Amino acid sequence: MLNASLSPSAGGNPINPIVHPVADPFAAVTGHAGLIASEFCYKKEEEIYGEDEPAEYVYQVISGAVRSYKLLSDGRRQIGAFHLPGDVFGLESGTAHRLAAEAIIDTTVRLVKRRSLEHAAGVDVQVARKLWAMTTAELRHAEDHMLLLGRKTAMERVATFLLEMDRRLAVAGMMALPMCRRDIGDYLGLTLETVSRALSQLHAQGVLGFSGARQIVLRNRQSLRKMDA
Amino acid sequence: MLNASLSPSAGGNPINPIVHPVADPFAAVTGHAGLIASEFCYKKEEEIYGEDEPAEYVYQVISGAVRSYKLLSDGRRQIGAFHLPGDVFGLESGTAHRLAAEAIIDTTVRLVKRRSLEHAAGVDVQVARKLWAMTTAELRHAEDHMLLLGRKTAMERVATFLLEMDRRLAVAGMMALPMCRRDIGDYLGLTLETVSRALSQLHAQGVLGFSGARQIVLRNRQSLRKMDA
DNA sequence: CGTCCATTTGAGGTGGATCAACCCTAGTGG
DNA sequence: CCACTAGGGTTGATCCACCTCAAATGGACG
Repeated sequence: MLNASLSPSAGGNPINPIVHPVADPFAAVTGHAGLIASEFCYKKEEEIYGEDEPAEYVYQVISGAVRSYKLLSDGRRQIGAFHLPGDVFGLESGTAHRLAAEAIIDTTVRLVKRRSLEHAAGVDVQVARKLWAMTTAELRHAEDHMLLLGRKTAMERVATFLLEMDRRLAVAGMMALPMCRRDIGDYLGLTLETVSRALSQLHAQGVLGFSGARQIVLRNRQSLRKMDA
Repeated sequence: MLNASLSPSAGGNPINPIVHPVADPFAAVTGHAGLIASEFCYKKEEEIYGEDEPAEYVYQVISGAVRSYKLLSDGRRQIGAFHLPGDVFGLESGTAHRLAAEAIIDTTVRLVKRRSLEHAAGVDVQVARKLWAMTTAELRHAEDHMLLLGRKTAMERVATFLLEMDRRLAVAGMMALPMCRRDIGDYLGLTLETVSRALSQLHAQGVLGFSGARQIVLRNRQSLRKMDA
């Protein structure tokens, strides 16, 4: 069934509230190198690329949300990152994607051919520098996430998650989570039940408020920061 | 926790500066760019740099072993990577180290100033490409490790660890682990007791043999690969 | 030969997983 | 417009893999 939410107002917020330390990554690179960027839409739950698949494109989320993940042979899943409007994903310096990517909700992306970027990086050292910086940002997130997965308690993980999502997608003090409890669990190395219990406990403590399971208002960021260890 | 500008001369012992000839990742970059590399020694347990400290140098292990880690405020530690002879570590595209680094045993490193590398990358796009590729390799390891920390059982983690160390430091079918059980636990998100019990169980099953707690020979890699999920 | 740690092993506790209802709500069709 | 339904979410009861605490053992080094 086709879906009407090709409109950018459906899921994510098309106006990215992040103050970029530099200009928009894609714009910086594509503008500088005069590359062609196209747009493309994926429906909810649609695969964008698979693990170990050749990396033909690099993507930027325009609207919607994407999960990057790895699977074990028996189906256990680890989500390495959520990609929200403005985020670049699928960037590889090699020829294959190391994680799979799927649209969580209906999602529009901008994309450029990886080869074009590689070519631009070979011509313009500023482009090369930017690509390196983007990979470094991903690495930093992965390093923080290893600490979370290896050493934090369930409540600390959920507190970290809420603060991350608040920072990345809160609008007017409220966040509209695009992902379900199972996705959150697979991101945090927990079960969906444990995530739900932690959120319920925070709700009971007045740390957060709900307007529907995925609409959350943080009422006490300071106590979340303390839990975050 | 000394200032990074003093780091190499403050703690370790300087050796002779050299221009390195060999064809390894570091030499590929430093040799290509004609950079000066110095050698330096750290004693067992000595800090090489701290978390969030300015990144003045990039390092390559010549001999010995290094651990990179993050700490929580109460002392819980997550080791993100072990660096063994040949490995480059401390490479940052920003200005600060994201993890702390310590010598596990007496260690000799080769080092170059980060600014020199940055300069070389600004002049030679091949150098820039190589730096990006090295960061990508670190990211790949971190992504694999997130899957381990978030979703693997204790036995699967230990099996993965043994296969990784076997690949990276086995000589004549035997590996001499430089790190203690606590380090292994902090790498795998387990306690040292759980690591010890898993190794004992593998020993009892004949999957591995000991010659002292840190000298291990793998007798059945295939069964380890199966456990690795 | 004795001291000091690292390691192993044992016993018991527990945080989060598992299994199982139940509830809520958005979407559907009447 | 409302009743129905399906899938996501919550909550409860129980389990168990791993942690914690404790003690014994072993190996390296003076």
